[in-house]
Order: sequence, then structure tokens, then C-alpha cells
Amino acid sequence: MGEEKKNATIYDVAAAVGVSLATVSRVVNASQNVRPATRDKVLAAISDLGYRPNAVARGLASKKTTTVGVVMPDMTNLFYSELTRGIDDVANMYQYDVLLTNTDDDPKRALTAVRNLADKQIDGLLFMGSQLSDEVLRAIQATGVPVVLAGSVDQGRVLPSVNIDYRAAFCEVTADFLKAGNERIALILGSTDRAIDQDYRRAGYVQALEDAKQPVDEGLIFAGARSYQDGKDLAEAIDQTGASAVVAYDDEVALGILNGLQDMGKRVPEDVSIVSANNTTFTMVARPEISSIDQPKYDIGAVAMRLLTKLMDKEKLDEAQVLLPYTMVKRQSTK
Amino acid sequence: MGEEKKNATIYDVAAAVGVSLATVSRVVNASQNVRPATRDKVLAAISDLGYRPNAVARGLASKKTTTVGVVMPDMTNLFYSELTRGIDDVANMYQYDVLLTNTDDDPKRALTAVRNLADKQIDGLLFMGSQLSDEVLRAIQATGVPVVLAGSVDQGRVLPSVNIDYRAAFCEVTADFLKAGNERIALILGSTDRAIDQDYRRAGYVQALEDAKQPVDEGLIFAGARSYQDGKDLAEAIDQTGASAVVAYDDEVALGILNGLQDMGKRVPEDVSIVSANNTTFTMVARPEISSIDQPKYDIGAVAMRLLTKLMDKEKLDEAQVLLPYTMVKRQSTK
DNA sequence: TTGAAAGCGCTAACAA
DNA sequence: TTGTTAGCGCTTTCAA
Repeated sequence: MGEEKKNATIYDVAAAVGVSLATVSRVVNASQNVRPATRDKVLAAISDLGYRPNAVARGLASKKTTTVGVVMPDMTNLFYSELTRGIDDVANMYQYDVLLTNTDDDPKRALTAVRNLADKQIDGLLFMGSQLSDEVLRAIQATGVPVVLAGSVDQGRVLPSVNIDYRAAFCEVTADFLKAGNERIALILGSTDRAIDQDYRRAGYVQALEDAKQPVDEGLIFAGARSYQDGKDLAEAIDQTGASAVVAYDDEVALGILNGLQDMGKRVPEDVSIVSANNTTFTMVARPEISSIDQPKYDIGAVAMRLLTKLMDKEKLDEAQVLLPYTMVKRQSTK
Repeated sequence: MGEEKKNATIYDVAAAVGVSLATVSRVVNASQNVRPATRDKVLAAISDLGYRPNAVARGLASKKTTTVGVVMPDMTNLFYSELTRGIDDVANMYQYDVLLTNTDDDPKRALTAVRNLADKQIDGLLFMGSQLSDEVLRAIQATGVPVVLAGSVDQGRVLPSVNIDYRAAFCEVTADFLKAGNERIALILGSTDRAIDQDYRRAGYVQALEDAKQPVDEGLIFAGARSYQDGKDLAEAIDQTGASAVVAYDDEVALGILNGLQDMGKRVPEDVSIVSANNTTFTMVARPEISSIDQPKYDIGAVAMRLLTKLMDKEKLDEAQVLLPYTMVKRQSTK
């Protein structure tokens, strides 16, 4: 019974070969200063004993854990899970493991998460969320580890980040709608108080209107819809505004609006045009398919993680605020 | 400049209060054997110095990292991300952190992931995937840490797992189709070689046919579709079989088939009925909405994690193979 | 090229 | 109730 095969330690390997710990450590860490013959013997013993270095002990001794913390709102949201997929793949490429925490975009939970990750001595932090509260920002800085924001803006521009130019993108879709003759364009945001909604998405929308000398009608701006059902529930109110075009910040919400509108007997795009912003699978499965801003989600995550690896290696960043290109994908929900 | 505020250690706290490390450690670990007055002084110093225990050092000394490994195929798949959401929430509840690894359902990557997580001295492992290869199974057992499978079957029934009764569920939907008068029912699987597809889903389908004294037509069984696009591409072939009903193992695939069929001019459910199996958001956004087996995804993850916490606490499990109830959600894609 | 020895920051006997 | 003392398994000077 009791299969108590204790894991071999570096001592066991050293003893088996008849060298010191230091030598085994050098072999394990691929240091140059080991005679090939010695190295081979050590390698053989490692393989014999099935020795695997204990990462916790390593972390304590070297003060590097090869682990990064990832703080995200919700992994069941396709936008964030695709970002995180990019993060994870690059992390793996550079031999980092990922400690993942969902925050539901709640600053309180983000705060706990950051502190908790810091306790685990992460080497770096990837932060996602529609908002970076001052408190969270301070907690992040207190950890002393490098941080990169992915798909999230930092109003103060003090942290490195990877995004698309949300302002320009929202300005562009709005301007396109204006050019197509739409006079009343509804804007759907996630919140009334978060920078990414107000200072970027809304700002872009407003700018397009101003550029076209059009008034901004607050009645056309909706905030707070987060889910497909929220979108469906919003369809009626949007219809009431007489809007002939809708710009939505989220695909599931956009799809809810689309289906809600159609269930009411409206035709898309004949009566109302819709553009969404994340270009996830939801835009393609809709009928009609939904036109969308295409953010390179996977790449945003991947680039952010790559920046983080540089920071963890004490490299300087050429540019700390990276804006990746976005494109417009024209589908059937716009004329 | 150089803000070199080194983190306070347990020594600093002990020195500040004038007690030994052991006492501080006792306070931090909520041991009973500390005089209240001492405890208060220690707590005050901890708060003063902003002391936070170093989890890595703790892990090394105590041999518990309060970290669990989670191995999953793909976090951008709603089925798995919802399972993982349940896992994560319960893990947090019990103060565990989650080290997450995507494997793309590739046994080779799963093997690397398991070993790597073991190196990090995880306290337990949550495994998801359509397949558990012998090699991976051995690697898992070699780690010596408790394991629970979530939404994944272990043919050998040696590992604890949480699932629904896939066989019964697929039998039931097939039988329902039979009862509704369908004579040719197509079955869409993920693979031709994985237990969950062959020994459970397919077995349930076959059983329903046998119960009804109907022949099994291999031409009606399709395997290998993984994505929405795969489903769309499959629509034509399914139509060729003359099937009047389709049972699909995955929602995105089902939606692809649905849209593909409709694009070909077929009417759902008038010409073809469709039932899917995961009841993710994709089933509800479809037009017509897709009927589905409803697996309690979040709960499968949550229960699996709860079992794991018990195992990590050396508790015995009442039942190691948990089957959670499933239900049938009738929507518009079936008559 | 190799080894000795001092930690990394903490927990956990064992004593007192 | 508190302190002393070994470690946990490794990395990393510093010497040799």
C-alpha cells in the first residue's frame, strides 16, 4: 500500500553523481561553467531519478516564480477569453504560467485579486477591465511588479497598455452612419462612469456628430446593458427613439438588440442598421450577420503579454501605449 | 527616485513587537495559542508595516501552496469557460488560486501541462478534456495530488469526476425524435476515437435506436466538427442523408448546421429538427432558437472543485463519480 | 570547473 | 503562552 515514492531532490541527484548541489543547479539552469562530462553524468542521474526541480523552492531562492497574474472581468465573455487566449499562448511560449482571477469587473474584487497575486510573488501582472480604479492602480504599483493593461485604458497613461484606438473606431462607425444618411444614431455603452465608455467610445461618437455639425441627443445614448437579454430588453426603448442606426459596444448586446428589434417586426438593415464592436463569433451567427469593428483580440492579448515579458526582463519598451490597427467588417446588418 | 520599499517580513514584525517569529506566525495562521494582548500588538504591527506573508515561502515550509491547477481544452469555448467559472468561484471561496492551462484538447499538451503544474507544487488538479490518455492519467497519478475530472469521463472510473449522464441524455433526445416520427436521425460527434463521443454520446444514440428496433446507419453519424464554420460546412452532407432530425454534441456546431441548412432553403423545424447539447448562449441567440439538453455547466465545475477541496483536506468522498441532473430545454428548433 | 555555505521567508516540532 | 531551532529545496555569492 501507501505508495510513498518521495520526489527526488537536488540532493539526491548530487549524491547519485558525487557532485555538489551547486553543480546540479548549474546543469539544471544551463549554466556554461560545467564540464561536458560532468553535465552528462548529472543529466543521466536526473533522468534516472526522474528529478524535477521544485518551482516553489526555486521561487523562494531566486525571487522569480515564472508565474504571471492575469486579472480579467469574466472568462465567459468571449471578448475577454479571446484576449486571455492570446495572453496564455505567449506566456507559455516564454515559459510563464498563468494565475487567473475573474473579477466581474468589480474594483473591490480586482483589489483583492491584485493583492492576493502579489502575495504569490508573481513576476508580472496582466490587467483587464473596463475600469482601473485609483485604489487598484495604487495596489498594482505597490506590488512592485511590472504591469500591462490589455484591452483596457488607463486615463493617466501611467501604465503600459495594448488597445485599439477606441475613440477613432467609434468616431469612424458613427461618421459612416452619418454619411449613409442616418440622422438619429443610438449609442450603446457598458457604463455611465467608466473611462473606456465615456472618454473613448462616447467621445468618438460625439466627435463624429460634431464634425458633422449634428447635435448630441442624450436620449440616444444608452448605458448599462451587459448581456444578450439586456440587449433584447433594450430594443423597444431604442425603437422609441426613432433611431435608424445603432452602434453597440458589445456583440452579445448587439445581438440581443437585433433579435429584439426583429421580434418586434422591424427589419434589419432596412429599418434599422446595427454595428457592433468586438467581432466575436456572435456577430457571424446572427441573422442577418452583424457588421462590426474588428479588434484583433488575440493579438491584443499576445502583444500585451509580450510587452510584459520584456518588462520582466528589465528591458525598456519602445512605446508603452500600443495601439493595434482595427478594421471594419461589413456584413448584412448595415446597408 | 528608486522607491526601494522592501516588503516587510515576518522578522520585521517580530522585531517591531518584540516577540519571536513563531508568535507572529501563530497570529497570522490564527492559532489559538496566543494571548489576546500579544495578538493585538502583533496585528497592530502587521498593519503598521503592511506585512503580507510571502506565499512562496509559506508553500515551501508548509508544503501547501493553496493553488490548484486547472487543465482545460480551450477557454474560448463557452462550455468549458462556464465550467471553469464554477471552478474558479468555488476555488476562491475556499481560498485557492487557480493556475490555468489551455491544452486545445491535445494529450501531448495536457501531459506537459500536468507535469508543469506538478512542478509548481499545486495542491490539487482539475482536469477537463474530451479524452484522458493513459499517459496523462499516469502523469496525473505520479503527481500524487488529488484530481477531479469536470465534464470529462474516465473510462477506467479510477478518478473522481462530475458529469451528467451523457449516455442517458443522448438516448433520451434520440428516443424523443423517434417518438416524434423521425426515421433518419443524424448524430454529430466531436471525434471518432474519444470515450465521451463513442462510449457515451454515440452509445446513448445507438441504444435509443435499438430500443426502438431501428437499424443504426453509420452514414448518419458525423464526427470531427468543432466550430461554427465546421457545422455550416456539414449542412449539405447532412441534408444529403435525408435526415429529418439532428442531434449535435456542441452548440456552435449545431448553430452552424442550423444556419447552413436555412441558407440552403431548408426550414427548421419543418424540414429538419435540431437538438444541441450544451445550452450555452448560442442556443438562445439562434433563429429559430435551438432546443438543447441543459447541462448545469457552472455547477459541474463548482461541484468538481468542491470535491477537490474535500480531497485536499483528506476527506473521504461519499461518491466519487457524481452525475448531476440534466434537463431538456424545448425551443423552436424542434416540433 | 567545482564546492561550501549562507540564505530566501516561512512553518512546525520541541522546549521552556 | 512563547521561544528556539531545524529545516522546506533551491540559488547564488565567494573561494578554491
